[in-house]
Amino acid sequence: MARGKVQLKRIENATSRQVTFSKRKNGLLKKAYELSILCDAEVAVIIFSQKGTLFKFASTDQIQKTIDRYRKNAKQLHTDRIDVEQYSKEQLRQESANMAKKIEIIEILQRKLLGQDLDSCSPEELHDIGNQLEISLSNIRARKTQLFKEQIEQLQAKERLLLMENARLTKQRDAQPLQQSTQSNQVVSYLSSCSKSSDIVETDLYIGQPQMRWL
Amino acid sequence: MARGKVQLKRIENATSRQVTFSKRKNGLLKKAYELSILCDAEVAVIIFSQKGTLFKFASTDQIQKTIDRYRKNAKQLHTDRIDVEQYSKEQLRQESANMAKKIEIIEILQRKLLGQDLDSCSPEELHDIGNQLEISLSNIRARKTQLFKEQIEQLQAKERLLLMENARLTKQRDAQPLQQSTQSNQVVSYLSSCSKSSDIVETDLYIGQPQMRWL
DNA sequence: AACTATTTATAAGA
DNA sequence: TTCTTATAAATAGTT
Repeated sequence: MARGKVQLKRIENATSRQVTFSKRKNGLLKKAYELSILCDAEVAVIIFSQKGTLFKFASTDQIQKTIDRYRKNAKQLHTDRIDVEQYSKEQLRQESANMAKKIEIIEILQRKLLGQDLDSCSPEELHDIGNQLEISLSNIRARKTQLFKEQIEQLQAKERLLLMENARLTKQRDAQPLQQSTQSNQVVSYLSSCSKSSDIVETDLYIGQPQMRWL
Repeated sequence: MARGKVQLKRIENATSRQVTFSKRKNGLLKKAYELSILCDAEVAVIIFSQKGTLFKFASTDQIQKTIDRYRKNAKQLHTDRIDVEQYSKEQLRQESANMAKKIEIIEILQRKLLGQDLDSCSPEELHDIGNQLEISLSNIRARKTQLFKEQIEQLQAKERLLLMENARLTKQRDAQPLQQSTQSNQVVSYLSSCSKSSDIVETDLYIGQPQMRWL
């Protein structure tokens, strides 16, 4: 597939054949791995070189699992106990070890997603995890934010109502001959400055759709 | 590998995943075939799609031949490691089953923490996951929540101030011979009901350490 | 399914 | 075996 097309037939030169085998074997295993990850498929590959050397790939802990699944599927044979009997103790032990390792790896990520052990994260990883969590939470956060906003609007409505009442009472009072009359204006002044700061905070709290640069 | 690099991770979009699976599955089987021909190797590939559909390739007439050859080879590799016979096969099997179950459970959770497959969540589970994610993000959220709270407190302080001013003005007015005098009380009544509902919302938004009954 | 712009894989050579 | 490079293949995103 490079520097010239190749005929689909056995490569006669033994050295070339060996080299090509090595390269293509790696390519095949890589492709199998990618397929299993990208498409969440269960894949098993078994390769014997001409010399009889074994190479394999399995997306599951144990290639045997996929083989068994194949046998059940293909031959419609499922005497589970018999299938299980084919595992040697050593295979079982190996499987346990693989699974333990897998559990360990997955639990490390899990802990990070749960906000634990963040010390061990690189800044980038921390950022990525943070982004992911933001995405996961966007619905929940939007709902809670809405509650806050409603409460603020309620309070602002009350504020307007009170200001109106305040103004009305001031007017009523001024309509009468009275003493002290400056305090009311101070209150109004204080309130208008509060309204301004409240607008700023609200803008800052806007929640939008975060970017997913690692997905 | 075209029109853009692809991240080596599960493709989230189900349609894309299916399309890619189909394409890459064919590619993998073709590569396996070419390897077996070009290099005279014995190759077997077993693929299960996510739906469970089986696809396979075997360079021999019977894939079982390759599988059997693999079995023999694997057994030989393992026979030289006869050690601790403390566990019975049954115990090991049980252990493996437990681990497999654990992996399955943890992977399901993992996916949900990543905000995927949320359709399968009950509302309660959704709530619990949301709570956990909240904890993970508590630093960021706490800061934003703090801003809201400050704004609310500011407004509540204004409310108290206005109520006091309102009462003072009412008192001043009542100290004079006056007409209409009921509207002020209506305002106070409305405000006290508002304060009550505001307390409820605030309680709901409290961020604490939720129980993890789903772990 | 077909079409391409790109990325990958890899045959040949060093 | 490994690296390099020209070229063939595979394939991701689009239509």
